[in-house]
Amino acid sequence: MSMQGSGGAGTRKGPIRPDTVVDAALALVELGGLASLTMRRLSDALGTQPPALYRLFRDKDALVDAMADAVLASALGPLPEADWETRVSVLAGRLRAAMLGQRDGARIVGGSYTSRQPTMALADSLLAAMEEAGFTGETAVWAMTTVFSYVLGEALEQQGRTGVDLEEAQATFSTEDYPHLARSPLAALLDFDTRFAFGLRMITAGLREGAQGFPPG
Amino acid sequence: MSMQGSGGAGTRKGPIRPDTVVDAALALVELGGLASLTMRRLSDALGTQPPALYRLFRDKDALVDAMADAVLASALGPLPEADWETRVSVLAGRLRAAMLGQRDGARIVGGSYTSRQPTMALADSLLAAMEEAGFTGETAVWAMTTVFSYVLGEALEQQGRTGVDLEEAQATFSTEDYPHLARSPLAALLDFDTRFAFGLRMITAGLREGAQGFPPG
DNA sequence: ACCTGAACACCGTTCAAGT
DNA sequence: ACCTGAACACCGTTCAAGT
Repeated sequence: MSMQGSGGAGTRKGPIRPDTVVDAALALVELGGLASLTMRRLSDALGTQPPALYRLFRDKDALVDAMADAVLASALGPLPEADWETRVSVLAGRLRAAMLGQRDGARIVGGSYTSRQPTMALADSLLAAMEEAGFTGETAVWAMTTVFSYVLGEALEQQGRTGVDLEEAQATFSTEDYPHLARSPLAALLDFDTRFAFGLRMITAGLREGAQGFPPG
Repeated sequence: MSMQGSGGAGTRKGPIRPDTVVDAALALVELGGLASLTMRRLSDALGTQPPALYRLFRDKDALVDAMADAVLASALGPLPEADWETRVSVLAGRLRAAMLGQRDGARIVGGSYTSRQPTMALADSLLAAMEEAGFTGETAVWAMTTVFSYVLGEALEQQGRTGVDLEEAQATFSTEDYPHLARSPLAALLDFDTRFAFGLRMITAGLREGAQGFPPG
């Protein structure tokens, strides 16, 4: 009589597979956030014991790396035949959507220091676009990372802010100390889609110019 | 006979102050990384007991928020009288330097969701520059966040990568699957200073154009 | 080969009690 | 007012043992 854990995972046939564990882990994060992910809760959800997970992943960090891979995988797919600016926008949008599609997705991806398959595929596509834009060698690599870093930063900010603290923040600061801030429409900070579209547009515009020779200034 | 903790903090006169705790916490992170920061180790380093910290900070997250403030504070200072592009570069450079100046600084700042004083001051200065560039209303706010997100993303990447995995990564992928990546000088990824200067230049160039009217395309 | 039981050395946080 | 002692309910990880 083998009791399945109280986590309510269905009966398994055969050994646990890494994919099953990763999916269950992402589901736990979706429910309770990254901080709520523990090896014990995860093994419970899978109807097994913690040591069973350590046969598949060296430690918790290795599991999170695999989770990052899974998140990024959803950003892959065939690219439309289009000019480089369009392709960069599509790739950046997909990368963002992949991270936003999973609770704490940006933190999962950003905290993962390994360069695995989906990252490679995305990087290669971005690199191709940058080369078509006119960048070569180091500058193509840097143009690629500029987009990566921006997208990651934006996704992190979006998944971080609650929106509640914004109003109390605007109430907190004195108009004299921060005159520009006080006069600004801070609600625009929460219009994440337009905000991202704007930033991405600025970056592609800069790249368009920069491709004509760096450093330009 | 009151034993001071084995952590070796000097004798205190009067109650513990928040600043002392924040400084000690940042020192612990500097030594062992953010993951090594625990309330118990921290109280030990301060020669006290964990509950003493909870009288100063609601919980560990509140402490990390205060640490983020301290990290960002080092980015403040008088700005040179110069054109907006120079000022944006100086502000972005300082923000970056502040985060890089502390081990795991980007993670500390990026994981902090409160908008406190130093963030406000930085935002106000950036906003002023963006208004001088020609942006108004929402677009000025978005131009500011574009720079913020990029700088945060870059700092995160720099403090994440070890540099060791880069070579094994390039060995891993097949030349056929990722042709552009295989042909690229990936060592450029680790030239973080030039990489940052490049990206920042692309962004300011894009903003210069974008200020002439968004959306431009 | 794959998993369980049990333990080790920790955590964050709280509560009563001391001075 | 400020801190200590002691405990609660957890952690990640390992190791021996089971089948």
